[in-house]
Amino acid sequence: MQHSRNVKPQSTAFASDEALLHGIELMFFAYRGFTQDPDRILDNYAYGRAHHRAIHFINRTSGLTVNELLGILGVTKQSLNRVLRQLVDDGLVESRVGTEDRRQRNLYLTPKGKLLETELSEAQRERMRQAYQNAGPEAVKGFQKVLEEMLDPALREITESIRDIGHGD
Amino acid sequence: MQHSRNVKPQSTAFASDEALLHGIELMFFAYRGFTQDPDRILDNYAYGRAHHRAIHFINRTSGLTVNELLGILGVTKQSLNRVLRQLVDDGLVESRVGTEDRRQRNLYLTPKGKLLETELSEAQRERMRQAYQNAGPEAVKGFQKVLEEMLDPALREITESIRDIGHGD
DNA sequence: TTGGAAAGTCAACAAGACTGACATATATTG
DNA sequence: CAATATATGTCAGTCTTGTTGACTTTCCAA
Repeated sequence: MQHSRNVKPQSTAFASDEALLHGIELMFFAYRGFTQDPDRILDNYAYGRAHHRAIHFINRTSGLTVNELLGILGVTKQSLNRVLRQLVDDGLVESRVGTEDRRQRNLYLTPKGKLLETELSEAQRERMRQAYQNAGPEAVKGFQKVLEEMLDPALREITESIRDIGHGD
Repeated sequence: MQHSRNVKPQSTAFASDEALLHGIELMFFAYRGFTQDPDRILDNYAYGRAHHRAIHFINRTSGLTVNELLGILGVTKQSLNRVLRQLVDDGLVESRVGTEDRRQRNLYLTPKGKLLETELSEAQRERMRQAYQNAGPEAVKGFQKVLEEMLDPALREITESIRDIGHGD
């Protein structure tokens, strides 16, 4: 059985193909870990990841319009609408007619919605906190840096605008 | 408009909630960037992400059994089977009866399968390479460290065994 | 005032996950 | 050898979450 461990980078100035491959697989497997805890919680409520994402960003930038949320999530309005309707019907999200433009709907979490948001985000933060803690502050900086570089340029603007608008809780 | 930039960590010994939140959103948005290029390519072939994943790991650990692939992907055999059947029917994957245990099927990419694999992985590696390059080698180390910490313990074993088995090409 | 654009909703469909039941071939064990 | 267990494949049905297309309501500008 021949191993290819000795095969050194050929096509690359900086990163070996092996390092890139490892990074790719890490993204795949780590994303699983990242979503696992919230997913388990969501099962108890018969909601899915799509609901979690909506709840997260409505909490994050409270009062945002459907269209803004659409842009953040990168799905069609029809897809979002199904999820949103459930959350409104179940009393987790409130959809108020816009004051300036009455075509728009401004979205807010109800107290009930806040409750679920807290449960979900605490689980997710806890795993993130553990990872941060075990890896150390220097590693965290690198982690953020690489991920920021991996964003699409269009997304980069969105994330920044969220950070500006956002008032967490 | 009040900003919350001055709000300092309250509940945490090490990482502020704001830093954790940023990490969480980065994971979400960066994963989109990560899958974007392959997704676009797959559209041309009427395949999806599920096919990509199968192709990736069959290439990665050539000759692996259906059961091993199942474990890596973390899906049911019915789900994998649909995808695998298409790939075999289309002549991208070969499924050989095991030599020791004839119940098993060992999976290999055909030349045609290799071709698609290369197209997909080159696109994905290119984005990863750019991110690595722009972020720098120190950041890459941190990136890997944090992601490794984010894995589920069970997954950690799998990834290591893949790295051992793997003989890329 | 009227026509177009924007926001949201309804309906139908597709991919890819899931469960459950079952078939077949092969291995292993009593 | 017979019985049981394992590996794989398949059929059928369901669920979530994405898609397109068609439609209504509302706003704004020519």
